[in-house]
Amino acid sequence: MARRSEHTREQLHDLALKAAGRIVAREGISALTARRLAAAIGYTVGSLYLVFRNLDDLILQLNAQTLDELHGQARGVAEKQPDPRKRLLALAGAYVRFAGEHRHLWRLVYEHRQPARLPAWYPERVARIFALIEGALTELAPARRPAEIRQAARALWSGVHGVCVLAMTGRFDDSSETAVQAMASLLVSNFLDGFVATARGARRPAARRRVK
Amino acid sequence: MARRSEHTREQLHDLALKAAGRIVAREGISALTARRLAAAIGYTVGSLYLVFRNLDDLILQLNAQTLDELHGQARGVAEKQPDPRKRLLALAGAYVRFAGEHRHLWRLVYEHRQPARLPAWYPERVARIFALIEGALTELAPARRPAEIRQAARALWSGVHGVCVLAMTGRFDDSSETAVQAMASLLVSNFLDGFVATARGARRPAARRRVK
DNA sequence: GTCTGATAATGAACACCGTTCAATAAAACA
DNA sequence: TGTTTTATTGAACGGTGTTCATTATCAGAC
Repeated sequence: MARRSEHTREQLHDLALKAAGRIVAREGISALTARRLAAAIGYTVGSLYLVFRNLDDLILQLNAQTLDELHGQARGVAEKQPDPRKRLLALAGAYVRFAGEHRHLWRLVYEHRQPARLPAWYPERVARIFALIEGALTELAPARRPAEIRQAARALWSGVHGVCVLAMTGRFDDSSETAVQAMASLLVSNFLDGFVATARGARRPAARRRVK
Repeated sequence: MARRSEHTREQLHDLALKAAGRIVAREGISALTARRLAAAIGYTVGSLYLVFRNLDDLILQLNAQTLDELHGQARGVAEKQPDPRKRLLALAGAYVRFAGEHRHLWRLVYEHRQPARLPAWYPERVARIFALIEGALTELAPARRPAEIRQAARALWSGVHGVCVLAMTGRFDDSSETAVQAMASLLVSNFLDGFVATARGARRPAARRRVK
């Protein structure tokens, strides 16, 4: 058969991407195969390759979609919290919740082997999420230099990410949502305590001297 | 052919595991296929299945081997540092270095889909690494309850792990060893500052009140 | 209304993958 | 030497991603 023209290229593209999202979300990463995806949208394998360079390309775009959704949720949470400290804690909470609710999609984002040359729009999406953290950190410690803020945002958020990674892949004996939330909060609040304390001049806070 | 008996079952097992390690280390996870591994040890596919239940089983044992090596390095570093704070920083550094030097093997450890029922020896190996962190944290904040120490160790180490994950998968614009080391140190030292400060009674350190 | 050229869509074909298991060749024993 | 035992094989099966010659249908010309 040929020339059904029920959908434009663009429609086919979106159709496939949405179906891929559903499959991964419901049945996990390994359920996403070319033939299965094609069947899900009522086309055959070949058609997928008219719209995507290959499956890696499709997954990259699916991941961009996931990052967009994550960013949307994060921004929603951030806007409701004027206090930067509470905002960072809320963002961590949102991140943990997102990872739990969309575990397979979320896992795909950082487990998928990236092509050597990423298209520019991809790191931009990552940067947009980090920007929310940097904003809050700047409000919290305005004396810090931009480079320090940048580094701290990456360190802190990698940390939250790491908590999710180990939780989702079952490395803790208690991986319940509340336990993971508690760990993320602990990490963020202790980090922030340290960060604002050392910001006020001393390289190491006075507090430490009393220990030992 | 049959009955060569050049190797015992156990020798075959070790031979395969070592070859698998070399393949993954050199060429990445996707280069590890049954046929390729069999060829590398001078046997055929079928023989692998006499010694391992399947490839997942083989990978699990390979990961255990990697965790053993990591633990060995970590213990070596920990023993040389009597000061618990410096020891934790050194451990983080060792972890980052290990991840960088054995990126593929290290990635396999936490990306490999675990079977539903892990054999008991696996979580034990993970626990052994966490124990090093818990030990140092206990020395650093002896007033904390064991459950708190446990949680803090997991939160902190997940954080260091997260820094490595995002660095190894190229999410930072600067993923050089020194940049990653700096981020891990930042995370650990700020966390520890917060952790020991809040330990002395107050739920939130006095420092915070001055902000805003 | 018919013909024709352009093209959307197909699906068989290819080289791989993990896994199984009947067949076999070599060692061990009688 | 003949027979039994068994370590090892490798073809076979149903999957995978990817390609591309073939085909069925549509749009426009006459």
